[in-house]
Amino acid sequence: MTTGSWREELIHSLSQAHSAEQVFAQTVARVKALGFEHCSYGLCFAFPITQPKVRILDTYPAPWRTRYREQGYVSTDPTVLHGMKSPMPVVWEALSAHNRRLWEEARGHGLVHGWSRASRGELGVIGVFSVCRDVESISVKELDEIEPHLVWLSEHAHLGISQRLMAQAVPKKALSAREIEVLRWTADGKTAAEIGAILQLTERTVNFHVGNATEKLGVSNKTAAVLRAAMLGWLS
Amino acid sequence: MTTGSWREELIHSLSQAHSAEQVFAQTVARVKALGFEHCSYGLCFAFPITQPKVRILDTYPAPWRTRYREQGYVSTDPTVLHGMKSPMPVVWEALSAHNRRLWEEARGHGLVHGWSRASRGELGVIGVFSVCRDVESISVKELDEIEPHLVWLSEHAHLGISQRLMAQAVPKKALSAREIEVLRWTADGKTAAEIGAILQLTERTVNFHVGNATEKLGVSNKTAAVLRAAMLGWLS
DNA sequence: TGCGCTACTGTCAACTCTGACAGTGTGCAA
DNA sequence: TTGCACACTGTCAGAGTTGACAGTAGCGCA
Repeated sequence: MTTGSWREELIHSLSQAHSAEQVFAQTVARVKALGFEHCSYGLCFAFPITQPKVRILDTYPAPWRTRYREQGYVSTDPTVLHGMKSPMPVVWEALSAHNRRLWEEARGHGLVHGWSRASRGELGVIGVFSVCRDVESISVKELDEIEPHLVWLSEHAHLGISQRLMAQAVPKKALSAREIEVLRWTADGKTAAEIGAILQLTERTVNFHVGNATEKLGVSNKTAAVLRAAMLGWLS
Repeated sequence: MTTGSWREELIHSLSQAHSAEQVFAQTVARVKALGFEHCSYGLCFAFPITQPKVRILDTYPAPWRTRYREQGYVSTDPTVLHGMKSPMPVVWEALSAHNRRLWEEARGHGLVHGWSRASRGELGVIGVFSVCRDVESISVKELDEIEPHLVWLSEHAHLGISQRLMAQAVPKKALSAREIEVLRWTADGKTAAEIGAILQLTERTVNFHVGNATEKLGVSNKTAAVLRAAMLGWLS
């Protein structure tokens, strides 16, 4: 690739990456070119709902990384909390009022001036992308220049990383067209008998399809099946 | 606002907008500054699942707009289909192989060289943002310069417009902490009896909370309630 | 042609949810 | 202190789901 286009080169190298770590490494290189020392990408995976899983990739100093994990900071980190609510970018300064202790500690590790943004994907996945540096705060003028690039980058990093990490969570078998149709009506709160009337099927047959879908999705009942299928984007 | 920052000015004017149309108008101004004649934003709203609603805002010539609606092009439009699958930007040329008839007709109305990108939000909302122009194709070099800006803009337009259009779809009453807790376990496929054991409640009480949540969410049963709550982001 | 996948239907028992009745107690805010 | 929202429990009938049995039929592919 010698197109001279940073975009095409980056897209190409991201698509070539075999692992999430490789995607992250490519991302880090670009982050440095944009003027930041550190970068992190935290992925919050919604299933199971009652026990969401978290995976973090970052370039932070090891002591901070350990501290962050051991203290369970992920559940009180203002950048994460903001990201759960909104996909809008934030400069860390704007969040400094929340959880001062965490900010002070981070500062002690050279994580001072930062910027974060969350992306949403399928399966209720949320990825929080952050960049930061020690000296020189992020000016409005600088944001004018680089924020669009950071947003672009965060989207690409998110897609590249989340797809690779989520691959295992996608059911092996796809749902049949009929199963999807039945689940769609089920998602709207229709009973098997009602769906039977709509689709000209026996109530029995509707339940049969729901049962098969439930099994394929690896869940224990209709409710979980509909949610899973919807989160996978299989009902739209 | 006389900060001289295009970003702050735009964010400010978007936040001041009272209606989705005003947000769109602000967006169009920025699109023109980035070198495009036309702009469109199509919002696909997932509820009810079996009858998704579509709302389109655009600057296209009226004849094309009418044609598009009457022919139901929204369900075959390659930019929309791409957007349903991926949040990655596309240049229209890359999609020219699909649905040639639509592209030819669009060309006849001056919609020739375009770029699209989809954003996802809560409630299964997908917003497809497109910009286009008549003459001068979009070069790789131009994309290097403006694509990040277009991505940034599409995200902001999406948030501003979708929030305003969706406001009515958000239930009036919030769920109580207990209701959310019960729904979360339900989402993982647990039965009322199991949840009772987990939360130290009677099966009866679990069903009571589910019933109240179902009513607040304006749906007809547990399955629809869980899906709705999850799509609203109320379970995470 | 046979295999596998999908769609479809049947019965039946056990389990689960829904919605109606009715009631207690707590805490907060006007 | 009155009222309201919330959490909680009870019974009961009827509606709905789940999972096991068992079976027919069509389609595409090797």
